[in-house]
Amino acid sequence: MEYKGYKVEEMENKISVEGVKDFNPVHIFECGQCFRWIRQADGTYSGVVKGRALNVCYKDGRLELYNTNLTDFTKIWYDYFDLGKDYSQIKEGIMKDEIMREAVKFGSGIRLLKQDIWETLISFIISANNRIPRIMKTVEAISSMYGNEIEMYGKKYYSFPEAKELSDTTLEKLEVCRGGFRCKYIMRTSQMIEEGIMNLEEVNEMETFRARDYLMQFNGVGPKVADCVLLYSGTKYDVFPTDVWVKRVMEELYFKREASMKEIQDFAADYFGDLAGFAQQYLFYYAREHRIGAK
DNA sequence: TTGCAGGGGTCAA
DNA sequence: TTGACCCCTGCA
Repeated sequence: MEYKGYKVEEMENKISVEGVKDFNPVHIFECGQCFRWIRQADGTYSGVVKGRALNVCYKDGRLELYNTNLTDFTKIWYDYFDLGKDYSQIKEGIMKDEIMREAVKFGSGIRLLKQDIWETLISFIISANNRIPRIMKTVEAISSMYGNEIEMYGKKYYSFPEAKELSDTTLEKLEVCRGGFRCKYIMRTSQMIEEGIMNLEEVNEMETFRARDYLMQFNGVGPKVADCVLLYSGTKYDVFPTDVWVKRVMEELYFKREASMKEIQDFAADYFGDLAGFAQQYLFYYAREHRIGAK
């Protein structure tokens, strides 16, 4: 069948999508926006989204999704993989200089996933002063402790728990996930949502600067985490999450000197405009993989 | 082998 | 504006 410009075919527990451009699983799943997609021995990626386990394979314009069906493709995966967006056009818009041409070329198959905002919020609270392998372990531990078990091809996976599950637990139990000092932030954040003090759905209706301030009311959420949550949940794209890697790449390649967070943010807003979030992702991936500015 | 720095930031003083 | 912070890996 034809679905929004793609040729989609449903087979036994599998979907094939023809005509998918600007899609590279390595770039998408390892550019730092998500923590629950694991590369398999055959090069495909497996992960859990909205309580569903999925296996993803891409080759020559054909996207293959295993352990799913047409209904879930139209209801979940089409949006999740941002298939309605023309990334070729976005890339054109941000390749404003030689640096960006390099970065975009390097991460040419990046797409910004539209992830669940609650899961993104907790995941990026965990990311503070942390390393990616341990962030992944902690998110996985929280899922296996509080989420639901799902099976895919004989292997066990776990959904990410709801706020209720985490607000109901004790700090002592939660600390088994090895989140360290971030566990109390996770507890408090879950409670704020569960008690109705905060509502993540409201963020959609806010201007970017308001949404950012709103998210920063959560314990453990500062400007960087707030921007990540907005960008990786597909809520706002005119943010420029500035972590140590982005700061380094901006200082080394653009400023040619040390620069403050504000300088970098202002520059990005002015230079990339509404596409700042996309530019950040190509720059981050480029900087981290090349270890730009690392000692 | 042991010890120590430092990491996708944030909080509190 | 500055140091502490859980935990863990890398490196001397």
